[in-house]
Amino acid sequence: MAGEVLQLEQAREEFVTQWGVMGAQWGINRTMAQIHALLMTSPNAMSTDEVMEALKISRGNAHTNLKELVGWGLIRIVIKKGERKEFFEAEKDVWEIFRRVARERKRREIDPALETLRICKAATAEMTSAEGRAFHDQMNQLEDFVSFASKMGDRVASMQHGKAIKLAMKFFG
Amino acid sequence: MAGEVLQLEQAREEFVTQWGVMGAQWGINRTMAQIHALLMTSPNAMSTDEVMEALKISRGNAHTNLKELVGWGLIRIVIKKGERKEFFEAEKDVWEIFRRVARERKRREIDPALETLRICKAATAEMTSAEGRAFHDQMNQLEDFVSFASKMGDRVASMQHGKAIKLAMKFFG
DNA sequence: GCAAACTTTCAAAAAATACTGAAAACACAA
DNA sequence: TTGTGTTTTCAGTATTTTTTGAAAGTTTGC
Repeated sequence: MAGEVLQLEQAREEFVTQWGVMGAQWGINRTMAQIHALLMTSPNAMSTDEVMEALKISRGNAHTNLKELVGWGLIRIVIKKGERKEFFEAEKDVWEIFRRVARERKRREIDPALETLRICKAATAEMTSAEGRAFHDQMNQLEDFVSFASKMGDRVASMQHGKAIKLAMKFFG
Repeated sequence: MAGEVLQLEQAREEFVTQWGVMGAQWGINRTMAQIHALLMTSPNAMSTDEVMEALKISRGNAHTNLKELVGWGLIRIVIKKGERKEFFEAEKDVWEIFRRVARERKRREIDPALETLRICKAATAEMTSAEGRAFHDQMNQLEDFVSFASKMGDRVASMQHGKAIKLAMKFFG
């Protein structure tokens, strides 16, 4: 098992890099995704300085993104006895990660979109022209769909892992 | 019904603007989302020049994003008799829009992520250290989850609208 | 109180991304 | 084949986003 430590380090680096790329595609800042990947695969909680060192980033950058991750509920602050600085540790359960991302994206993206759709719908509710009615109808369909998806998301996100698995089985069965 | 035309125009503009903001948050370029919103709410197919005029954007920008939308399968090219230029018209059915976005994101984002997870998993499969095994296990859990979600997506996206509604009812019931 | 250890903020710089406009390529009709 | 209408490309520019690094702020122990 000579090079095992090295090999592990490489695999982890690959994972951190790719998770960063993925995050960027999903509209999440690359560094934030990388820190998340780093902490998800860290055997122990890390300090800001350790994160800075591991990813070769500045203090400000590390700080901002760590706090952002805390805001998403994807990592938490850990205080070690006898240490003055904060350490951070990631939620590792994938189902829990999924639930938190889902909840946050709903709050930030789905809900405002719904609001817009409602406004556009209301503004054209009384229209009599064919074009006006077509627009109103389109808004209506979109709103129905998005609000349905939103409820669906709530429902899934509030499930326990075991329950979700069961449901999924039913779905495929 | 004096100001109806004006009011409709305003509602539509609001929708186009907000859809653009939304798209940007989802990692889709703002202009692309705006063109999509514009065409979704257009009573008829539009030419590149009409899109340029409506959104006050350059030809290059309009062209690139129109083609990108065609690539996503969200709009299609329409040829009108007696006209030499291309017109574009959007898919308006929300379920169909959802299916196409889902398929495309899966192809572009989920599949490559899975590939990375598999690589990282394989690279650490034989490790004996606690850290190595913990990492491998984490990759495994992630891969299970993502590939499950991916299959789930396939399944939903291949359903007919009616079938999906039925399933959803069962889900909520 | 002061000093050390640590966190937070933010203006400026760098990097990434999107957009423009004009030129080149293409397609078709005369 | 030449001219006209149209699409495509792309170098340069503008905008947006991210990152840095240093200063300001906070907390704690003595």
